[in-house]
Amino acid sequence: MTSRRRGAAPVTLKDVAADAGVSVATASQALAGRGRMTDVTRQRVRLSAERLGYRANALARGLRTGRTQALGVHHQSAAASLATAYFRDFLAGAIEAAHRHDHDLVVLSSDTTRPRTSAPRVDGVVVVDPIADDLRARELMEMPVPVVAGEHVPAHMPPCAVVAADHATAVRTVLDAAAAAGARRPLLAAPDENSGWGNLLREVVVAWCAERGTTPVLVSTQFATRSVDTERARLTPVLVAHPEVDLVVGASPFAALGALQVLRALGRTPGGDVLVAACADGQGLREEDPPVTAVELPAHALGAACVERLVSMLDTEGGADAALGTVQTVPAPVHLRASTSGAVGVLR
Amino acid sequence: MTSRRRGAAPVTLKDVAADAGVSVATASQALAGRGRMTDVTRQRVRLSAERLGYRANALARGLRTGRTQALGVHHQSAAASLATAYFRDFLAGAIEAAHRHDHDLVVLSSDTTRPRTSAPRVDGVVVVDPIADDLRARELMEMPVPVVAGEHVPAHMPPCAVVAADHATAVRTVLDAAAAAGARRPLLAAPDENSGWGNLLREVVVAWCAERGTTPVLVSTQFATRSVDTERARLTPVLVAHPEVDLVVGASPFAALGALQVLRALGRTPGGDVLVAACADGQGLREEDPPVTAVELPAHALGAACVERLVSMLDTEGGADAALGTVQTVPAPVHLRASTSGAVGVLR
DNA sequence: GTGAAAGCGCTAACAG
DNA sequence: CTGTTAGCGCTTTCAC
Repeated sequence: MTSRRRGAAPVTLKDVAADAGVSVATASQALAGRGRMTDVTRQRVRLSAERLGYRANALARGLRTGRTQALGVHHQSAAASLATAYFRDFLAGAIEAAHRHDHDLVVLSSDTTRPRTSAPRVDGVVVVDPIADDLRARELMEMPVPVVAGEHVPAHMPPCAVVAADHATAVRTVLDAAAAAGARRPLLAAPDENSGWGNLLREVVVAWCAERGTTPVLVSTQFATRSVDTERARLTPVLVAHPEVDLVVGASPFAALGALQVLRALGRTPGGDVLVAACADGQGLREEDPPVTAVELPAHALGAACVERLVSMLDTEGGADAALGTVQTVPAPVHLRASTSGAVGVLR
Repeated sequence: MTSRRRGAAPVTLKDVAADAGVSVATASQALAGRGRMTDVTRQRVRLSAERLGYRANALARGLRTGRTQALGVHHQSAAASLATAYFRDFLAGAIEAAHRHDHDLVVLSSDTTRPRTSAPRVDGVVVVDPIADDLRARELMEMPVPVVAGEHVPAHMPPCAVVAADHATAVRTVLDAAAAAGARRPLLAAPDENSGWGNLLREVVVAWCAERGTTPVLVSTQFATRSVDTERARLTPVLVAHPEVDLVVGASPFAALGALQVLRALGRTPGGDVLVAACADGQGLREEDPPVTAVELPAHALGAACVERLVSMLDTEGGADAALGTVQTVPAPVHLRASTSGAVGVLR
C-alpha cells in the first residue's frame, strides 16, 4: 500500500534507489523510461517506487530541467474578477486546456501593492486583459518567461504573443447593421489608452467612419469601472453637447446601459431615433427594452486558446520569441437585437 | 531599468553578488534582511538586485526551504465544475484568502485517468468536496502535505482537517420548520456513502426522526449527478411506493426539482399536502412555484476558511497533525420559502 | 563583517 | 548495462 502518515518525511529517489539496490541515477532513468538497462532492473525500481509511494519532487525536477509543468494566469484583482462571467469562463477554458496538457494552472497573486519577491514557478504566463497601469502585469511581461496576453496589449507595455477576440470584425458588423438602419453619427465610449481593447475599438470605429467621410464622437472610460452610474455621469454632458449622435456604441455593457438611461432622459428613443450597442455582451443587455445589440466575447474559447498558444510556444524551440507581437484571433459572435433597429439574430 | 529581453538568461543571485562584489551567501542574507553586515554592503546588494531586475528563483528557494508560497486546490473535474456557482464562489474565496497571505493558488490538474507523476509543488492542499472514489483526491490526501477538506470526508479516506458548512444546524432548521407546518414522514434523497456530505445529511435526518419516533425514507443519488431528469427517474418509484411521505428533502437542487415534478405527476400539491426542501440552494429553486426552501451553502466563505485554516496549520509547528479529523464549521443560512408552507424568510 | 562549503532532490553527461 | 560526478539556484552553518 502507498498510504503513509502525514508529516512523515517524503519518499525521495534516494530511498527508492536504496530499496531497489541501485544508484539514484539509475533509479531516475528507470522511472523516466530512459537510459538502457535490463527490464528486470527497471521493473525492480518501478516496484520499489510504487511500494514506497514515491512521487517525484516537482521542485527539484523543475530546478534541474527548467520545466515545472505549471502555467500561470494573471488578472488584475483575480479574486474580485471571478465575480464576472468573463473571467470565470476564461479561467474555466484555461484550466481545461492546461489540464488537457497535464499542466497545473496557477492563479498568480494579484496583490498590486508590492512586487513579487520571487519569480512564479511556472513555465509560462497568460496575462488576461493587460492594462498598462497594472504593475504586476507589467512585471510578469518583463520576466524571461513566455507570455501570452489575453486581449490586445496597450502601448508602452513589453510586446508578447496575443490572443484576442476578433473585435474588428464584430464591431464592423455592428456598425454596418446600424448604418443599414440609418445611423450616420456614432459615439464610442471605450476604455482609455491603458487598455489595448479600448485602443482597438477606437481604431476600428474611426476607420469605419473615415470610410464614410465622417468622424465619431469619442468618450474615454476606465477599464476597471463596473458601474452604470459612472458611465451615465460620463455620457450625459457629451450626449447633451452632441444631439446629432444617432448611434451609441459602448465598450462595456455598463456604458451601453448608461447610454440608454441618458438617451431616455433626453427624450430620445433607443432603437428608434437613436441606436445603441455594446462591444461586450452581458445579462442586463438582453433584458432591456429594447434588448441591446452586443458582441459576445468568447471568454471560454479565449482562455483555452491562450493556454494552447502558450503550450505550443513552450514546445517550439524559440517559439516564444517568434510569437512576440503576433496576434491570433478568436471569432466573436454578434447578437443583433432591437436596439439597432434592423435585423435581429446571431451572426457568427 | 529592469526591462530585459525575453529568453535572456534569468538573473541569478550569483549575478547580483558579482555585480555587488560580494559572495552569494552575503547577497542572499542582504536581500533577506538577515545576517550581520554593514548597511553600506546591504544597500549595495539591494541596488544591484534592483538594477539587474533580480527575482529569486522560487523553485530553488522552495527546494532549500521546503516552502513554496503556493497552495493547491483540487476538485474533481475542476474545469467543468467552474460552471457551477458553488465551485466558482468557493474558488474566489480561496483565491482571495491565498493572495491575502501572499500565496499563489494552484488549480491542480484533475485528470483522473492517470495518477500524478510528481507531487504538486505546493505547501498544502484544499480538497473541495472529497469523494471516496475520486482517485486524485485520495492521492493528494495520502501525500505528506497538510490537507484541508472542504466538506466532510467520507469513510475509507485518510483523515484530515475539515472545514464544512454547518449542515446539521441548517437541516434541523428546515426539518423543524416543516414539522411546524405538519410534516411527519420525511424522505431524504442524498448522495451515496462516497460523499461525506450525503452521509452527514442521512445521520442528521435519521437522528431527527428518531427523536420523533419515526424513520425517514432514504434514497441514494450520485454526487456528480447534475440533472433533474435523473433525479426524477430515481424518485418516481420510491414516491409511488411511499404515499405516506409528506416532506421531501433533496440534497441537491436537482433532487428537489425532480421531486417537485414527480409529486405533481402523482397529483400532490408541493407546499400543500407535501412539503419540499433542498440542502443546497440554486437558481432554479427560487423561481419555482412554489419557491423551494433551501440551505444556502456559503461557498465563498468556505473557500476562504479552508485556505485560512491551511495557512494557520502551516504556520503552526505540528499544526497539520493536530488538525487531523477536527471539523471547523461555517454557518449556512436557511431560506424558508413557500414549499415548506409555514414562515418565510432567511434564518442565519 | 564576510566568504566558503554543504546540500535540498533531481537529471544528464560521462566513466567504468 | 550501471554507477559516479556535477550542478540547477538558493539558504544556512561555520570558519576566517
